[in-house]
Amino acid sequence: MALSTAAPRPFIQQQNLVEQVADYLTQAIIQQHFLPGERLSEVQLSRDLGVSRAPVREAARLLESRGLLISKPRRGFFVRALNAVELEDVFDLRLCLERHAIHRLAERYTPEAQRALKQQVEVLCEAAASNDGTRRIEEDLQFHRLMLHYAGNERLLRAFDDLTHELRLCITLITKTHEAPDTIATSHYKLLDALDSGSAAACREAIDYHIGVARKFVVKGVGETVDSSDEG
Amino acid sequence: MALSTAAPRPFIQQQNLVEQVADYLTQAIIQQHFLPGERLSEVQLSRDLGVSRAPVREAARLLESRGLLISKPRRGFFVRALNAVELEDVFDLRLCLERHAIHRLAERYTPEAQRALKQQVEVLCEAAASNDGTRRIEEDLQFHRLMLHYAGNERLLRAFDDLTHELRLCITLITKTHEAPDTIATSHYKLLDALDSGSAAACREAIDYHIGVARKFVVKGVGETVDSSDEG
DNA sequence: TGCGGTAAAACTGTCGACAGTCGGCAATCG
DNA sequence: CGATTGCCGACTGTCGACAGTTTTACCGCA
Repeated sequence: MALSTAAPRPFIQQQNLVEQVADYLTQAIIQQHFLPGERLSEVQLSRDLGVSRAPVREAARLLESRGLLISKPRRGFFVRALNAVELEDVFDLRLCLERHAIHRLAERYTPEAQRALKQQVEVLCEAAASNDGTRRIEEDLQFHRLMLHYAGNERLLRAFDDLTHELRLCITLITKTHEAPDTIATSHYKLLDALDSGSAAACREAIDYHIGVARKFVVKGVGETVDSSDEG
Repeated sequence: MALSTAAPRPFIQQQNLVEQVADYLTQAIIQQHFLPGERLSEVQLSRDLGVSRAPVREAARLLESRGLLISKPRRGFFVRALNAVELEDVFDLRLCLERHAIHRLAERYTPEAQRALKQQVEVLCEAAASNDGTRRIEEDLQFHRLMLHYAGNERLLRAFDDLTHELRLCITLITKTHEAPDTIATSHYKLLDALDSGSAAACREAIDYHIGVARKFVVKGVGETVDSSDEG
């Protein structure tokens, strides 16, 4: 309520069916009600959701642009299956974006940003202590989203949001291999300390370490699972 | 039977109307047949193209995800109008991506990549000497796309492609304020030299200068034009 | 002449339907 | 018994139509 500058969380106005269907599909995919590689039938979804095929198709197109679905001509939509290489690429791009963001943020670190980030870390720590793995991930991503937000580049933030959509593809996987609560806390406080110091080198070191740890955890998790989803 | 490994794309599959409509719309927007901020009527487009509204809607959604169109609920689709700030953001993100890309590329600079980039610079120089402004821009972007490609991160390349779609929004503007042919040539050869040197610092300096010059030209061009298209 | 209100026109969101196509299954042939 | 071919079902791509909403045009009134 206190923040008036911008809507940090991506708000969605549930007016049209397309967005409702898109939200439903997103949640279903994230919660693995639809398994990676699974084919989605438009008519089936239409019947289940009680709508016609048009909104379903448009929502599927939307999710395709977000990297959650893949469409094959005349075959329909399939749930995207990220392999280890693609996940490495995702984390590499995330590192690229966040390095840039934290550098920009250090240059324009306002008390407001500092306060918001600090508050979010506290929320994150509380979430990290809970057993809700999904909430831990979401609050973690929300912290990073705030960093990108206060970096002052809307387009950069959009690129990050696009990326997190794909990250959520393996959110159940991440929840299993996520770090310990105290590790999460200290890791994020290091980012705040680096920002407080105003040193570009410290910021870069902090974010590199931070993303590196996350990458290692997730990629390790992917390697452990049977990843026989080969694409053509 | 000899080669069973790769059958990438035997022939065309350009059958679905959505892609055809999307291509048509993209070209029409780039060539400014539809002006920034202009409203696109679905029925009008359907009539003009001789198709129904469904493919038009899906194509419009696609272009919306690429940042060429903006949809307003119950209002329809509008051609995106980039203001100066948004364009600055685009170039800032481009700098972010290309810095990362050239750094990765320097680490894995193969003779094949070197050859391909060199050849593309020659193509670019040829195009720069011509009067076809659009071709100059496209060959320029193609060079950078090659850099991103050989950087070995598919996701990074996709982020760059997303960005170039928006860059093409003001392609006619860029053609007017583009640099002189010899400047383009030397500027790109500097990138090649930096890559040949293998020095990360040299690469960063080269790409920073390169993008910086492009940014200055384009943003200056936007500033000169009367940009009174304010969005709500 | 300017303004407000109302009604018509146009448009988007959504729907059900039809046709062409793809995948799987079974019958047939070697 | 295995491979091939024709057929059938299911599904996607596309279409025209209807309902609700927004825009616009018109008309009466000050």
